[in-house]
Amino acid sequence: MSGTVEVSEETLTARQSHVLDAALSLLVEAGERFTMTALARRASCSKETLYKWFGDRDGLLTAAVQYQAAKVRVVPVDPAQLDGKALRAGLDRFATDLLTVISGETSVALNRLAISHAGADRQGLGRLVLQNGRHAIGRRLKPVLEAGRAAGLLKFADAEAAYRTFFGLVVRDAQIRLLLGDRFDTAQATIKREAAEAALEFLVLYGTKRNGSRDA
Amino acid sequence: MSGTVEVSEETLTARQSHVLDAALSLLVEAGERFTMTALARRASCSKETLYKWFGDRDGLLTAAVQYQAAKVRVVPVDPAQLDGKALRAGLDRFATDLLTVISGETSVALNRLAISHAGADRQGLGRLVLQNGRHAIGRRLKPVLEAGRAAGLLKFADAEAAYRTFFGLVVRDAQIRLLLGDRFDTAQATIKREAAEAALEFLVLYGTKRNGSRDA
DNA sequence: CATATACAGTACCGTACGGTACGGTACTGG
DNA sequence: CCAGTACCGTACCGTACGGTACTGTATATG
Repeated sequence: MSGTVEVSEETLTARQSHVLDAALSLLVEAGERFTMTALARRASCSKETLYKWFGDRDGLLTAAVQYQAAKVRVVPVDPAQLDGKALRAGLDRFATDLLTVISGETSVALNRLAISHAGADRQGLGRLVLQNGRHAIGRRLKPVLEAGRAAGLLKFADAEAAYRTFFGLVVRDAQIRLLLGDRFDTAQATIKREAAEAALEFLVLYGTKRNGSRDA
Repeated sequence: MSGTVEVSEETLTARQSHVLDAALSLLVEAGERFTMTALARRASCSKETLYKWFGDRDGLLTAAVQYQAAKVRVVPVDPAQLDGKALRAGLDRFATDLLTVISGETSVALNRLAISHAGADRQGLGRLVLQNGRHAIGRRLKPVLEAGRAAGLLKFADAEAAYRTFFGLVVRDAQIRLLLGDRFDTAQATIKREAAEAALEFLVLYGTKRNGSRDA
């Protein structure tokens, strides 16, 4: 292997970041018709440079996914002293973040790309997307869930299973519909409302007596 | 337009059905690398015949999706007199069917295909898949939900919203993980167990006092 | 100034694939 | 026996795209 750029923090020059930004925007616009020539034209660079930096098409796409993942670092919720109100607010925040990311056009484009690749036996991108999407959120949410359990606010056996249910309650059919091209309301206000509903439902299922799960 | 076969019931000859079966199996195996030449070879027919019957590549893929959809007709649940036990059994059945279909390799391949198309502005396949997957199940489930409400077993304002929650509880992250190439346990026993859990959770959220929502 | 590096721009190559054309074969109806 | 139809198999065409090579230019370094 040669010339494959590592996308960990500041190993990218400004020029390379610009190229990856162009790649992401082109991916959003052109989707499946993303082409190396089109990217070179959009980013005003030569194809030869692209191949020198990223090795091949897959290397470039992988770098673009990692680059995007590095951009959506979110502030974590501190699992320190947790009362019912803070737990509910935290779940609310996680649900909102999850829905917001999922309904972003960049996320949709990248998931489509990774899914196409998974259909051709090259599931490296799929793993990457899963790792930086669903699993990344799970890694941040589970400590919160466990803190909630330690504080006697939540009741569950397996944090992973609890997270899967949380994911289902929040995302429902939104992601698959977006991926399939269905257009529906993704305004921030709607997301806020649905996220709050999902958090409440999660508390009904997994909360103990003394949490804020009184319905409105 | 010319030569575009209608895939409604018995308008297909045995030969054409055989071709579509070959198309589905090839789609499952080759995924993105599905090719008209490969299909012609596998189905032992000429490309010219494929184009005469189905118009073009998209027409053939559309016919394949419709053909598959026509194959998975499932027996409906009668919304007639419904007690708590029957409702729970019905939800159980729907959840099991949904998970079983979603985790089938044909469904995965077809969803991947439709998602790829949606990324290229051709969302006809996406609509079709949505219509025959998620929406078809919704159309069959909603009467059951409404019958449950009429019998005082369920409580909800909007059947569509209730269905979305049901969908989320049942599917959770399973579909997106499968689409992205993640391998995990999809044995029928596991599906049965998770479907039962989901049905129970749905009853906790939407059931009234006098249903079978006592947890084990 | 000489040399090297980095890159844009572009021409080019090989190949894969959608779609078409055509020759050959089997079967059907008159 | 002949005409028509339906079809297979395969050769073929045009094009799009991944990847490479080459040329020209700007900047840096000694």
